Amino acid sequence: MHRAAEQADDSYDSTFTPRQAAVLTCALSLLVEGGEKGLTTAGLARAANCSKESIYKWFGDRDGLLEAVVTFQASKVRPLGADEAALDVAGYRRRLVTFARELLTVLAGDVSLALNRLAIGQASRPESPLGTLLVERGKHSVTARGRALLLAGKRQRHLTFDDANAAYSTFYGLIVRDIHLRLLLGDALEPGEEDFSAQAETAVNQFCRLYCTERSLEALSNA
Amino acid sequence: MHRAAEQADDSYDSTFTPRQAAVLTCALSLLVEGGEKGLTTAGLARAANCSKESIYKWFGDRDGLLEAVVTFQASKVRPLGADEAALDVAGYRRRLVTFARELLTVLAGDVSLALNRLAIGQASRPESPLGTLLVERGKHSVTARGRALLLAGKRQRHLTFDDANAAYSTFYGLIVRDIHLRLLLGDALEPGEEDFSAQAETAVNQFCRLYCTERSLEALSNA
DNA sequence: ATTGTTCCGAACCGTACGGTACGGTTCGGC
DNA sequence: GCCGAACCGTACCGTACGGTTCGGAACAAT
Repeated sequence: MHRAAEQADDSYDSTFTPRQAAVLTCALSLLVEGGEKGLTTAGLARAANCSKESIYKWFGDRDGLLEAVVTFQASKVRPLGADEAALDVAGYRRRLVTFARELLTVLAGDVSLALNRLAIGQASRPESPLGTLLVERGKHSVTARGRALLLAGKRQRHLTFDDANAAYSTFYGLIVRDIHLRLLLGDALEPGEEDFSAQAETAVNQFCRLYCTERSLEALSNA
Repeated sequence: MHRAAEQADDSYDSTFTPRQAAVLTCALSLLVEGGEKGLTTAGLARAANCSKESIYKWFGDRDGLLEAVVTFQASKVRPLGADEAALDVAGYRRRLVTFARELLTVLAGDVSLALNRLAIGQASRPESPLGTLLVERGKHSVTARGRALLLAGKRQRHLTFDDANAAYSTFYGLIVRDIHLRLLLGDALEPGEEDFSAQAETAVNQFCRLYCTERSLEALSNA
Protein backbone atom coordinates (compact mmCIF):
# COMPACT_ATOMS: atom_id res chain seq x y z
CA MET A 1 0.00 0.00 0.00
CA HIS A 2 2.92 2.33 0.51
CA ARG A 3 3.39 4.70 -2.28
CA ALA A 4 7.01 3.74 -2.57
CA ALA A 5 8.47 3.99 -6.01
CA GLU A 6 5.37 4.85 -7.95
CA GLN A 7 7.66 6.90 -10.07
CA ALA A 8 10.84 6.36 -11.99
CA ASP A 9 11.98 9.88 -12.80
CA ASP A 10 13.61 9.69 -9.44
CA SER A 11 17.18 10.87 -9.26
CA TYR A 12 16.14 10.37 -5.66
CA ASP A 13 15.90 7.32 -3.48
CA SER A 14 12.65 6.33 -5.18
CA THR A 15 11.48 5.43 -1.69
CA PHE A 16 11.15 9.01 -0.48
CA THR A 17 10.20 12.15 -2.32
CA PRO A 18 12.51 15.15 -1.96
CA ARG A 19 10.04 16.76 0.42
CA GLN A 20 9.86 13.67 2.56
CA ALA A 21 13.63 13.42 2.54
CA ALA A 22 13.86 16.99 3.78
CA VAL A 23 11.40 16.25 6.58
CA LEU A 24 13.30 13.10 7.51
CA THR A 25 16.56 15.02 7.56
CA CYS A 26 14.94 17.46 9.92
CA ALA A 27 13.68 14.57 12.04
CA LEU A 28 17.20 13.21 12.22
CA SER A 29 18.60 16.46 13.51
CA LEU A 30 15.81 16.69 16.06
CA LEU A 31 16.69 13.19 17.13
CA VAL A 32 20.37 13.97 17.48
CA GLU A 33 19.61 16.72 19.96
CA GLY A 34 17.09 15.60 22.50
CA GLY A 35 16.95 11.88 21.83
CA GLU A 36 13.67 10.09 21.38
CA LYS A 37 11.64 12.63 23.33
CA GLY A 38 13.15 15.34 21.16
CA LEU A 39 11.21 14.04 18.18
CA THR A 40 7.51 14.82 18.49
CA THR A 41 5.12 15.07 15.61
CA ALA A 42 4.22 18.64 16.48
CA GLY A 43 7.86 19.60 16.91
CA LEU A 44 8.82 18.00 13.62
CA ALA A 45 5.96 19.74 11.83
CA ARG A 46 7.08 23.07 13.25
CA ALA A 47 10.77 22.52 12.54
CA ALA A 48 10.21 21.20 9.04
CA ASN A 49 7.49 23.68 8.07
CA CYS A 50 5.08 20.99 7.24
CA SER A 51 1.79 19.87 8.72
CA LYS A 52 1.17 17.00 11.03
CA GLU A 53 -1.41 15.74 8.60
CA SER A 54 1.24 15.26 5.95
CA ILE A 55 3.46 13.43 8.38
CA TYR A 56 0.67 11.02 9.21
CA LYS A 57 -0.27 10.63 5.60
CA TRP A 58 3.28 9.78 4.60
CA PHE A 59 4.37 7.60 7.46
CA GLY A 60 1.20 6.26 9.00
CA ASP A 61 1.95 6.77 12.64
CA ARG A 62 4.85 7.59 14.88
CA ASP A 63 6.39 4.14 14.61
CA GLY A 64 6.25 4.46 10.85
CA LEU A 65 8.05 7.75 11.16
CA LEU A 66 10.82 6.24 13.27
CA GLU A 67 11.11 3.35 10.87
CA ALA A 68 11.32 5.76 7.96
CA VAL A 69 14.05 7.71 9.70
CA VAL A 70 16.12 4.57 10.15
CA THR A 71 15.52 3.45 6.59
CA PHE A 72 16.33 6.90 5.28
CA GLN A 73 19.61 7.11 7.13
CA ALA A 74 20.54 3.58 6.12
CA SER A 75 19.91 4.46 2.48
CA LYS A 76 22.65 7.05 2.70
CA VAL A 77 25.47 4.62 3.42
CA ARG A 78 27.44 4.30 0.26
CA PRO A 79 27.44 0.79 -1.21
CA LEU A 80 31.22 0.80 -1.05
CA GLY A 81 32.37 -1.17 -4.06
CA ALA A 82 34.26 -4.34 -3.52
CA ASP A 83 37.61 -3.03 -4.77
CA GLU A 84 39.08 -6.48 -4.97
CA ALA A 85 42.56 -5.48 -6.09
CA ALA A 86 45.43 -7.69 -5.03
CA LEU A 87 47.75 -6.01 -2.60
CA ASP A 88 51.01 -6.82 -0.91
CA VAL A 89 51.01 -7.37 2.80
CA ALA A 90 51.76 -3.80 3.78
CA GLY A 91 49.07 -2.49 1.47
CA TYR A 92 46.54 -4.96 2.79
CA ARG A 93 47.42 -4.06 6.33
CA ARG A 94 46.78 -0.42 5.49
CA ARG A 95 43.35 -1.40 4.19
CA LEU A 96 42.61 -3.03 7.51
CA VAL A 97 43.69 0.08 9.38
CA THR A 98 41.48 2.21 7.19
CA PHE A 99 38.52 -0.03 7.83
CA ALA A 100 39.13 0.08 11.57
CA ARG A 101 39.42 3.85 11.62
CA GLU A 102 36.28 4.31 9.56
CA LEU A 103 34.38 1.92 11.77
CA LEU A 104 35.30 3.90 14.86
CA THR A 105 34.45 7.16 13.14
CA VAL A 106 31.04 5.92 12.08
CA LEU A 107 30.17 4.50 15.47
CA ALA A 108 31.17 7.73 17.20
CA GLY A 109 29.12 9.87 14.85
CA ASP A 110 26.18 11.87 16.12
CA VAL A 111 23.49 10.27 14.02
CA SER A 112 24.79 6.77 14.59
CA LEU A 113 24.69 7.30 18.34
CA ALA A 114 21.25 8.87 18.21
CA LEU A 115 19.77 6.06 16.12
CA ASN A 116 21.36 3.37 18.21
CA ARG A 117 20.01 4.99 21.36
CA LEU A 118 16.60 5.15 19.75
CA ALA A 119 16.64 1.51 18.74
CA ILE A 120 17.87 0.43 22.16
CA GLY A 121 15.12 2.43 23.79
CA GLN A 122 12.56 0.57 21.70
CA ALA A 123 14.06 -2.82 22.42
CA SER A 124 11.61 -3.51 25.22
CA ARG A 125 8.72 -3.33 22.75
CA PRO A 126 9.07 -6.48 20.66
CA GLU A 127 6.33 -5.46 18.26
CA SER A 128 8.32 -2.58 16.81
CA PRO A 129 11.49 -4.24 15.61
CA LEU A 130 13.50 -1.07 15.23
CA GLY A 131 16.59 -2.71 16.65
CA THR A 132 16.45 -5.52 14.14
CA LEU A 133 15.87 -3.03 11.36
CA LEU A 134 18.85 -0.96 12.41
CA VAL A 135 21.04 -4.01 12.68
CA GLU A 136 20.03 -5.35 9.31
CA ARG A 137 20.17 -2.12 7.33
CA GLY A 138 23.14 -0.47 8.98
CA LYS A 139 25.31 -2.87 10.85
CA HIS A 140 25.15 -5.75 8.41
CA SER A 141 26.42 -3.69 5.53
CA VAL A 142 29.50 -2.74 7.52
CA THR A 143 29.90 -6.30 8.70
CA ALA A 144 29.60 -7.64 5.20
CA ARG A 145 32.25 -5.27 3.99
CA GLY A 146 34.61 -6.22 6.82
CA ARG A 147 34.06 -9.91 6.25
CA ALA A 148 34.72 -9.50 2.54
CA LEU A 149 37.91 -7.68 3.40
CA LEU A 150 39.04 -10.53 5.60
CA LEU A 151 38.10 -13.11 2.99
CA ALA A 152 40.11 -11.23 0.41
CA GLY A 153 43.04 -11.32 2.80
CA LYS A 154 42.65 -15.04 3.18
CA ARG A 155 42.48 -15.55 -0.57
CA GLN A 156 45.70 -13.63 -0.99
CA ARG A 157 47.32 -15.68 1.75
CA HIS A 158 47.77 -12.78 4.10
CA LEU A 159 45.40 -14.17 6.70
CA THR A 160 44.47 -17.64 7.80
CA PHE A 161 41.26 -18.69 9.50
CA ASP A 162 38.43 -21.14 9.19
CA ASP A 163 35.39 -19.13 10.22
CA ALA A 164 35.17 -15.70 8.64
CA ASN A 165 32.42 -14.66 11.02
CA ALA A 166 34.47 -15.52 14.04
CA ALA A 167 37.50 -13.75 12.62
CA TYR A 168 35.49 -10.60 11.93
CA SER A 169 33.95 -10.76 15.36
CA THR A 170 37.41 -10.80 16.88
CA PHE A 171 38.48 -7.95 14.66
CA TYR A 172 35.46 -5.94 15.71
CA GLY A 173 36.12 -6.58 19.37
CA LEU A 174 39.74 -5.52 19.11
CA ILE A 175 38.73 -2.30 17.39
CA VAL A 176 35.65 -1.22 19.29
CA ARG A 177 36.11 -2.76 22.77
CA ASP A 178 33.83 -0.84 25.12
CA ILE A 179 34.12 2.47 23.30
CA HIS A 180 30.74 2.21 21.59
CA LEU A 181 28.90 1.42 24.78
CA ARG A 182 30.54 4.25 26.69
CA LEU A 183 29.69 6.70 23.95
CA LEU A 184 26.10 5.47 24.01
CA LEU A 185 26.05 6.08 27.75
CA GLY A 186 27.20 9.64 27.20
CA ASP A 187 30.60 8.99 28.67
CA ALA A 188 33.39 11.16 27.36
CA LEU A 189 36.37 9.49 25.75
CA GLU A 190 39.70 9.53 27.53
CA PRO A 191 42.24 11.90 26.02
CA GLY A 192 44.19 9.14 24.28
CA GLU A 193 41.11 7.38 22.97
CA GLU A 194 40.09 10.18 20.67
CA ASP A 195 42.89 9.36 18.24
CA PHE A 196 41.04 6.82 16.15
CA SER A 197 44.01 6.38 13.83
CA ALA A 198 46.22 5.24 16.66
CA GLN A 199 43.47 2.99 18.01
CA ALA A 200 43.04 1.45 14.59
CA GLU A 201 46.76 0.83 14.31
CA THR A 202 47.06 -1.07 17.55
CA ALA A 203 43.90 -3.03 16.87
CA VAL A 204 45.22 -4.15 13.50
CA ASN A 205 48.57 -5.00 15.04
CA GLN A 206 46.87 -7.25 17.56
CA PHE A 207 44.63 -8.77 14.91
CA CYS A 208 47.63 -9.57 12.75
CA ARG A 209 49.34 -11.35 15.59
CA LEU A 210 46.28 -13.58 15.83
CA TYR A 211 45.37 -14.15 12.20
CA CYS A 212 48.26 -13.30 9.88
CA THR A 213 50.09 -16.08 8.13
CA GLU A 214 53.72 -16.61 9.08
CA ARG A 215 54.71 -15.55 5.62
CA SER A 216 52.97 -12.21 6.01
CA LEU A 217 54.37 -11.64 9.47
CA GLU A 218 57.88 -12.09 8.16
CA ALA A 219 57.22 -9.77 5.27
CA LEU A 220 55.83 -7.18 7.63
CA SER A 221 58.70 -7.39 10.08
CA ASN A 222 61.20 -7.09 7.26
CA ALA A 223 59.60 -3.88 6.09
CA MET B 1 17.57 18.44 51.09
CA HIS B 2 17.67 14.77 50.15
CA ARG B 3 16.40 12.55 52.88
CA ALA B 4 19.13 9.97 52.40
CA ALA B 5 20.39 8.25 55.51
CA GLU B 6 18.46 10.06 58.16
CA GLN B 7 18.72 6.91 60.21
CA ALA B 8 21.49 4.76 61.61
CA ASP B 9 19.76 1.76 63.14
CA ASP B 10 20.24 0.16 59.78
CA SER B 11 21.09 -3.52 59.74
CA TYR B 12 20.24 -2.71 56.14
CA ASP B 13 22.06 -0.77 53.52
CA SER B 14 21.74 2.29 55.72
CA THR B 15 20.75 4.02 52.50
CA PHE B 16 17.37 2.31 52.14
CA THR B 17 14.87 0.99 54.63
CA PRO B 18 13.48 -2.52 54.09
CA ARG B 19 10.25 -1.07 52.80
CA GLN B 20 12.07 1.13 50.35
CA ALA B 21 14.19 -1.83 49.25
CA ALA B 22 11.04 -3.80 48.57
CA VAL B 23 9.62 -0.97 46.50
CA LEU B 24 12.87 -0.60 44.59
CA THR B 25 12.96 -4.32 43.90
CA CYS B 26 9.48 -4.00 42.49
CA ALA B 27 10.59 -1.03 40.42
CA LEU B 28 13.43 -3.11 39.03
CA SER B 29 11.12 -5.86 37.90
CA LEU B 30 8.80 -3.31 36.32
CA LEU B 31 11.80 -1.90 34.53
CA VAL B 32 12.93 -5.28 33.25
CA GLU B 33 9.61 -5.82 31.54
CA GLY B 34 8.52 -2.73 29.68
CA GLY B 35 11.65 -0.63 29.77
CA GLU B 36 11.59 2.96 30.89
CA LYS B 37 7.95 3.51 30.03
CA GLY B 38 7.12 0.43 32.04
CA LEU B 39 8.04 2.24 35.23
CA THR B 40 5.43 4.85 36.13
CA THR B 41 4.81 6.21 39.57
CA ALA B 42 1.21 5.09 39.56
CA GLY B 43 2.16 1.66 38.26
CA LEU B 44 4.88 1.26 40.85
CA ALA B 45 2.53 2.32 43.63
CA ARG B 46 -0.01 -0.23 42.48
CA ALA B 47 2.50 -3.04 42.04
CA ALA B 48 4.28 -2.40 45.31
CA ASN B 49 1.16 -1.72 47.36
CA CYS B 50 2.37 1.65 48.44
CA SER B 51 1.18 5.16 47.79
CA LYS B 52 2.57 7.64 45.35
CA GLU B 53 2.97 10.00 48.24
CA SER B 54 5.49 7.70 49.87
CA ILE B 55 7.40 7.34 46.64
CA TYR B 56 7.70 11.08 46.29
CA LYS B 57 8.57 11.51 49.93
CA TRP B 58 11.36 8.93 49.71
CA PHE B 59 12.85 9.72 46.35
CA GLY B 60 11.90 13.30 45.61
CA ASP B 61 10.83 12.96 41.99
CA ARG B 62 11.00 10.50 39.17
CA ASP B 63 14.67 11.16 38.47
CA GLY B 64 15.40 10.51 42.11
CA LEU B 65 13.55 7.23 41.81
CA LEU B 66 15.59 6.15 38.80
CA GLU B 67 18.78 7.15 40.53
CA ALA B 68 17.75 5.18 43.60
CA VAL B 69 17.03 2.14 41.47
CA VAL B 70 20.51 2.27 39.97
CA THR B 71 22.14 2.84 43.34
CA PHE B 72 20.11 0.05 44.87
CA GLN B 73 21.04 -2.46 42.22
CA ALA B 74 24.69 -1.42 42.36
CA SER B 75 24.69 -1.97 46.11
CA LYS B 76 23.93 -5.61 45.50
CA VAL B 77 27.12 -6.43 43.59
CA ARG B 78 29.35 -8.37 45.88
CA PRO B 79 32.64 -6.68 46.69
CA LEU B 80 34.48 -9.72 45.34
CA GLY B 81 37.56 -10.08 47.51
CA ALA B 82 40.93 -9.83 45.90
CA ASP B 83 41.89 -13.50 46.34
CA GLU B 84 45.51 -12.87 45.54
CA ALA B 85 46.73 -16.45 45.73
CA ALA B 86 49.67 -17.40 43.55
CA LEU B 87 48.76 -19.86 40.84
CA ASP B 88 50.53 -21.79 38.15
CA VAL B 89 49.88 -20.90 34.57
CA ALA B 90 47.03 -23.30 34.02
CA GLY B 91 45.31 -22.21 37.20
CA TYR B 92 45.71 -18.56 36.31
CA ARG B 93 44.34 -19.22 32.87
CA ARG B 94 41.31 -20.83 34.42
CA ARG B 95 40.81 -17.72 36.50
CA LEU B 96 40.79 -15.67 33.34
CA VAL B 97 38.23 -17.96 31.77
CA THR B 98 36.03 -17.70 34.84
CA PHE B 99 36.23 -13.93 34.73
CA ALA B 100 35.32 -13.87 31.07
CA ARG B 101 32.38 -16.19 31.53
CA GLU B 102 31.05 -14.23 34.48
CA LEU B 103 31.42 -10.99 32.58
CA LEU B 104 29.34 -12.33 29.72
CA THR B 105 26.77 -13.73 32.11
CA VAL B 106 26.41 -10.43 33.92
CA LEU B 107 26.12 -8.37 30.77
CA ALA B 108 23.48 -10.70 29.37
CA GLY B 109 21.39 -10.57 32.54
CA ASP B 110 17.92 -9.09 32.53
CA VAL B 111 18.50 -6.33 35.04
CA SER B 112 21.83 -5.37 33.56
CA LEU B 113 20.26 -4.99 30.14
CA ALA B 114 17.31 -3.05 31.51
CA LEU B 115 19.47 -0.64 33.48
CA ASN B 116 21.87 -0.12 30.61
CA ARG B 117 18.94 0.61 28.30
CA LEU B 118 17.58 3.03 30.82
CA ALA B 119 20.89 4.86 31.19
CA ILE B 120 21.38 5.00 27.44
CA GLY B 121 17.92 6.39 27.03
CA GLN B 122 18.76 9.18 29.44
CA ALA B 123 22.07 9.96 27.78
CA SER B 124 20.60 12.79 25.73
CA ARG B 125 19.71 14.64 28.93
CA PRO B 126 23.07 15.76 30.30
CA GLU B 127 21.54 17.06 33.52
CA SER B 128 20.63 13.61 34.79
CA PRO B 129 23.91 11.75 34.78
CA LEU B 130 22.41 8.31 35.04
CA GLY B 131 24.87 6.91 32.54
CA THR B 132 27.82 8.18 34.50
CA LEU B 133 26.31 6.81 37.69
CA LEU B 134 25.80 3.41 36.15
CA VAL B 135 29.30 3.35 34.76
CA GLU B 136 30.89 4.36 38.01
CA ARG B 137 28.93 2.12 40.35
CA GLY B 138 28.58 -0.94 38.16
CA LYS B 139 31.06 -1.06 35.37
CA HIS B 140 34.04 0.26 37.25
CA SER B 141 33.88 -2.38 39.91
CA VAL B 142 34.04 -5.09 37.28
CA THR B 143 36.80 -3.27 35.47
CA ALA B 144 38.79 -2.83 38.65
CA ARG B 145 38.54 -6.53 39.37
CA GLY B 146 39.64 -7.46 35.87
CA ARG B 147 42.54 -5.05 35.95
CA ALA B 148 43.63 -6.42 39.32
CA LEU B 149 43.47 -9.90 37.86
CA LEU B 150 45.70 -8.91 34.98
CA LEU B 151 48.14 -7.13 37.29
CA ALA B 152 48.36 -10.23 39.44
CA GLY B 153 49.16 -12.18 36.31
CA LYS B 154 51.90 -9.77 35.45
CA ARG B 155 53.35 -9.96 38.96
CA GLN B 156 53.49 -13.72 38.69
CA ARG B 157 55.17 -13.46 35.30
CA HIS B 158 52.30 -15.04 33.42
CA LEU B 159 51.50 -11.92 31.47
CA THR B 160 53.55 -9.07 30.13
CA PHE B 161 52.30 -5.58 29.32
CA ASP B 162 53.01 -1.97 30.04
CA ASP B 163 49.58 -0.43 30.31
CA ALA B 164 47.13 -2.39 32.43
CA ASN B 165 44.21 -0.33 31.18
CA ALA B 166 45.06 -1.05 27.58
CA ALA B 167 45.51 -4.73 28.31
CA TYR B 168 42.16 -4.94 30.07
CA SER B 169 40.53 -3.04 27.27
CA THR B 170 41.80 -5.61 24.81
CA PHE B 171 40.67 -8.42 27.05
CA TYR B 172 37.21 -6.90 27.29
CA GLY B 173 36.98 -6.48 23.53
CA LEU B 174 37.98 -10.07 22.88
CA ILE B 175 35.35 -11.30 25.32
CA VAL B 176 32.40 -9.07 24.61
CA ARG B 177 32.85 -8.03 20.97
CA ASP B 178 29.46 -6.86 19.73
CA ILE B 179 27.45 -9.22 21.89
CA HIS B 180 26.50 -6.61 24.46
CA LEU B 181 25.30 -4.15 21.86
CA ARG B 182 23.23 -6.74 20.05
CA LEU B 183 21.61 -7.85 23.28
CA LEU B 184 20.82 -4.22 24.08
CA LEU B 185 19.20 -3.92 20.67
CA GLY B 186 17.02 -6.91 21.43
CA ASP B 187 18.79 -9.10 18.91
CA ALA B 188 18.79 -12.80 19.65
CA LEU B 189 22.11 -14.55 20.02
CA GLU B 190 23.20 -17.00 17.38
CA PRO B 191 22.97 -20.63 18.43
CA GLY B 192 26.68 -20.99 19.07
CA GLU B 193 26.99 -17.71 20.90
CA GLU B 194 24.88 -18.80 23.84
CA ASP B 195 27.64 -21.02 25.16
CA PHE B 196 29.42 -18.45 27.28
CA SER B 197 31.92 -21.00 28.52
CA ALA B 198 33.12 -21.70 25.02
CA GLN B 199 33.19 -18.00 24.19
CA ALA B 200 35.25 -17.35 27.29
CA GLU B 201 37.67 -20.11 26.35
CA THR B 202 38.41 -18.78 22.90
CA ALA B 203 38.67 -15.21 24.17
CA VAL B 204 41.23 -16.22 26.76
CA ASN B 205 43.11 -18.24 24.18
CA GLN B 206 43.36 -15.21 21.96
CA PHE B 207 44.27 -12.97 24.85
CA CYS B 208 47.06 -15.31 25.87
CA ARG B 209 48.53 -15.27 22.39
CA LEU B 210 48.75 -11.50 22.72
CA TYR B 211 49.85 -11.01 26.31
CA CYS B 212 51.25 -14.22 27.76
CA THR B 213 54.98 -14.48 28.43
CA GLU B 214 56.87 -17.03 26.36
CA ARG B 215 57.54 -18.99 29.49
CA SER B 216 53.82 -19.32 30.18
CA LEU B 217 53.02 -20.23 26.62
CA GLU B 218 55.49 -23.09 26.72
CA ALA B 219 54.12 -24.28 30.02
CA LEU B 220 50.63 -24.20 28.61
CA SER B 221 51.48 -26.03 25.42
CA ASN B 222 53.29 -28.72 27.38
CA ALA B 223 50.24 -29.40 29.47
C1' DA C 1 -8.70 7.43 75.59
C1' DT C 2 -5.95 10.93 73.26
C1' DT C 3 -2.53 12.49 70.46
C1' DG C 4 0.69 12.12 66.81
C1' DT C 5 2.97 9.66 63.05
C1' DT C 6 3.08 6.94 59.13
C1' DC C 7 1.27 5.51 55.17
C1' DC C 8 -2.39 3.80 51.98
C1' DG C 9 -5.89 4.81 48.61
C1' DA C 10 -8.18 7.79 45.75
C1' DA C 11 -9.31 11.94 43.73
C1' DC C 12 -7.53 15.76 41.44
C1' DC C 13 -4.72 19.17 38.37
C1' DG C 14 -1.74 20.63 34.68
C1' DT C 15 0.72 19.39 30.89
C1' DA C 16 2.42 17.08 26.95
C1' DC C 17 1.79 14.20 23.36
C1' DG C 18 -0.42 11.17 19.57
C1' DG C 19 -3.77 11.44 16.38
C1' DT C 20 -7.79 13.74 13.71
C1' DA C 21 -10.52 17.26 11.46
C1' DC C 22 -11.12 21.39 8.99
C1' DG C 23 -10.47 25.76 6.59
C1' DG C 24 -7.42 28.10 3.56
C1' DT C 25 -3.60 28.22 0.06
C1' DT C 26 -0.63 26.86 -3.72
C1' DC C 27 0.06 24.70 -8.06
C1' DG C 28 -0.24 21.80 -12.13
C1' DG C 29 -3.48 20.19 -15.75
C1' DC C 30 -7.43 20.89 -18.81
C1' DG D 1 -10.39 30.46 -15.73
C1' DC D 2 -11.72 26.29 -13.34
C1' DC D 3 -10.86 21.83 -10.88
C1' DG D 4 -8.65 18.79 -7.99
C1' DA D 5 -4.74 17.26 -5.50
C1' DA D 6 -1.36 18.19 -2.27
C1' DC D 7 -0.26 20.67 1.56
C1' DC D 8 0.11 24.11 5.44
C1' DG D 9 -1.48 25.93 9.88
C1' DT D 10 -4.22 25.44 13.63
C1' DA D 11 -7.59 24.07 16.57
C1' DC D 12 -9.31 20.18 18.83
C1' DC D 13 -9.92 15.55 21.42
C1' DG D 14 -8.60 11.72 24.30
C1' DT D 15 -5.27 9.80 27.03
C1' DA D 16 -1.41 9.07 29.94
C1' DC D 17 1.62 10.55 33.12
C1' DG D 18 4.07 13.45 36.84
C1' DG D 19 3.09 15.58 40.82
C1' DT D 20 -0.11 17.35 44.79
C1' DT D 21 -3.64 17.09 48.15
C1' DC D 22 -6.76 15.05 51.37
C1' DG D 23 -9.34 11.74 54.14
C1' DG D 24 -8.84 7.97 56.87
C1' DA D 25 -6.85 3.51 58.73
C1' DA D 26 -3.30 1.40 61.47
C1' DC D 27 -0.29 1.86 65.16
C1' DA D 28 2.86 3.63 68.80
C1' DA D 29 3.62 6.58 72.66
C1' DT D 30 1.90 9.11 76.52
